[in-house]
Amino acid sequence: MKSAPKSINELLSRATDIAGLTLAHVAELNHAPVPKDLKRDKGWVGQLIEAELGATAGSKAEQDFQEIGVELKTIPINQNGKPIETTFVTFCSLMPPFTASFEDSVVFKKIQRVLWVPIEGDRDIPVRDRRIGTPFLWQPDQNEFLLLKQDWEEIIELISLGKVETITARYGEVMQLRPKAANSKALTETIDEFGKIIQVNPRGFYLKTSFTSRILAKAFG
DNA sequence: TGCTGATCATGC
DNA sequence: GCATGATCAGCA
Repeated sequence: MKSAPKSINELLSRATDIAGLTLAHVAELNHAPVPKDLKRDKGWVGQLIEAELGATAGSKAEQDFQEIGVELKTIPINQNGKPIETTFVTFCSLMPPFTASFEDSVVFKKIQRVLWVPIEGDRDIPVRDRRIGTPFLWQPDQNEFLLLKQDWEEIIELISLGKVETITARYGEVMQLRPKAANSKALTETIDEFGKIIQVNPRGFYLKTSFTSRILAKAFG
């Protein structure tokens, strides 16, 4: 287990040092076995990079590197450098009181500064052979901020009106609300249109691939 | 074949 | 169940 990086530069330096390496290489540095596939190890890549960069292990809220205000996100990319999967941001509370402004939301707190680490993710590449790409620091620009804010406000508005069950993943320009749970039988509380408490499948916010694709394109020109 | 809804592992 | 880390898988 590595110590936490003391500055953004130190974090960036560590991330840059592993660019170009395979997952097997980094796994060896961390004395970690490499799974054959990710079917039962969906978070393995993210946790490996966390360990390598010195993020605090375990489940805790807020950013990965709280002292320096950075969230770490690995992102699987294809041969063209485009994202293969959406990016999970955080759970969405479905019960009042609802956060009043996007600026105060957990979503914004998490993604106001992200260290993106692209990693080859095509399923025909064995996990051990997948290479780590060039990391980069990202903060939403004015346009990105507004798009995220609009989506967040629209989704929270519907939930506050008791209409969470009408929200599908098709909602949102750049950010969507989707199930996030052990399975479809998991339940959490929300309100219906009359304010009555009902049980629904838990939901989380995800960044759409079209949005993260633009972020990657901007970073790499 | 891209995308949405579903799912997996783990700690507490 | 919630929160961490995400990817799977089947259907339109």
